[in-house]
Amino acid sequence: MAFRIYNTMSRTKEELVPLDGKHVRMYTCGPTVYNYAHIGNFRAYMFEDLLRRYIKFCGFEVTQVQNLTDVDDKTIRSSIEQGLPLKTYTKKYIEAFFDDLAKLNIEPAEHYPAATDYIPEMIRLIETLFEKGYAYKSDDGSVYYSIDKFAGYGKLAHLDRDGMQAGARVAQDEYDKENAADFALWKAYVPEDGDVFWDSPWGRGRPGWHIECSAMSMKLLGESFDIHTGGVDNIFPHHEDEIAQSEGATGKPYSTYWMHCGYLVVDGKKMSKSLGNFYTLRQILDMGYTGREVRYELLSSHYRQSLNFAFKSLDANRSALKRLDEFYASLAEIAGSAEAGSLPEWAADTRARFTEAMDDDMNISGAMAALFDMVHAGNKAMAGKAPSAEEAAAVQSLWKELDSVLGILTPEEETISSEVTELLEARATARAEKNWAESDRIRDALAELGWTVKDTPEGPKLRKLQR
RNA sequence: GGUGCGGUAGCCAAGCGGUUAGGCACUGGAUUGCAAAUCCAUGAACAUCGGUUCGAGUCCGAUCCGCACCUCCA
Repeated sequence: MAFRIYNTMSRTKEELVPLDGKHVRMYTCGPTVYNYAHIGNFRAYMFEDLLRRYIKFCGFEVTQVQNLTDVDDKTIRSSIEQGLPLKTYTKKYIEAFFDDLAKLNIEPAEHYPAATDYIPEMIRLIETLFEKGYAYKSDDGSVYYSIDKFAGYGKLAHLDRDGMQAGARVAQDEYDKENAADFALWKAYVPEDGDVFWDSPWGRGRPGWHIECSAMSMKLLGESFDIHTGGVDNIFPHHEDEIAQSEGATGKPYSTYWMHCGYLVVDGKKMSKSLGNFYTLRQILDMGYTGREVRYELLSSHYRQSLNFAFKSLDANRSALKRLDEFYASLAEIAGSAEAGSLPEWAADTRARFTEAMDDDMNISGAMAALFDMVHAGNKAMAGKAPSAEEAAAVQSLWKELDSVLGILTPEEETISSEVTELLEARATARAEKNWAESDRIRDALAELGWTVKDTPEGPKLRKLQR
């Protein structure tokens, strides 16, 4: 009955109880807009989309914030390489990001703050951290956070500070930090930054990465809010550092729940350009796959599981979606414009099974099984004694309700051209004359145009071919 | 070294103490002019070795294998 989610902080499933009654406030780490996002990124955004949709399905109101990191090493470096002002450079990728979200049928968040629009808030937050003794300035003008001052440091990642081994990626020459693990709140200006800098009480520079999320989340959602999400790789250091900054500054709990999705891997390996297994969404769409098929792929594995991306799966998804579309089309034919009545027996427990699975930390596999079981039972029913129009309409409305969570059940719009209609009529004539050769030729011609025709006892029916 | 996540039928993927998960693919049949769709039928599984239990993919222990993270990657 209650929605239970896995909280990385406690490492257990907990019931979602918002701080503010029926209103859930969530912060979802967004993209760094220096390039087109890859499908691994979208795995995270898909998980967040499913989460917000299901929260709404449960009857909560949602306010979601997703940040756009438009200033960091990569955006600065690439914009300078291309001789473009930072804002001009990032604008292109911000627009591409929104296009991609739309392709995947991801619902827009309520707020998309860009880091460069919140510099004053970040500076104020750093000032507070100075006042409370968490921040210190180094010789080069950068400002760091002293993790030794924050007792709770490591509570999210469950890192034992003594066990933290200096990894290969820790620059050995950062001698001006008090502790090698301290992280930058403000980075002093260096010539490589070009004209990207802001004035601050500590001199010219730019914000560190982590401070952006602390400042923007608390500005838009309040000092304490409900859910904070990201990929597992964000647990440490990013989210750990956000907690240190935010709770250090306010003395209040930051986010109640922390949710992290697993990695998307390709061929069992983390995507990387050097392995040649790196794909942007656009590349995949250019290969002829639809956003809907990709959505299905990203959706249909449990979010905390690592997801092995394979084109073979996309092909399988096409068949599965076709089955769903086929069912829904049959349903629509029976329903006509009837008012929804009561559900037929074969659909009666679907919603409960779906909800029960989703309530359990979004067990999407169980939810999909409930859906497919209904499709099977419904097909069986329709093959025999058909449901009434009112019953079919009731299933339609259930279908739409489930799709408010899944976002994959509504087929793309089909408009039939006059050319197709004429071919269909010509074929009907040929069939009446038992001219099978001509009939088959026309069927092939229709396939060329992207339509498959099925001969049923009620006459020929058209279905849009995928791709 | 530390911290996580995994290894389930041809492929993907739930279940985590006791009656068929589900999807894709495959096989036989019904239906069809042939198809398509659909239905019916059929098969196939829990990495290895021990242990607990009336009963274990499901709990415990050991082993093997894979992946990821350990300072700015979702």
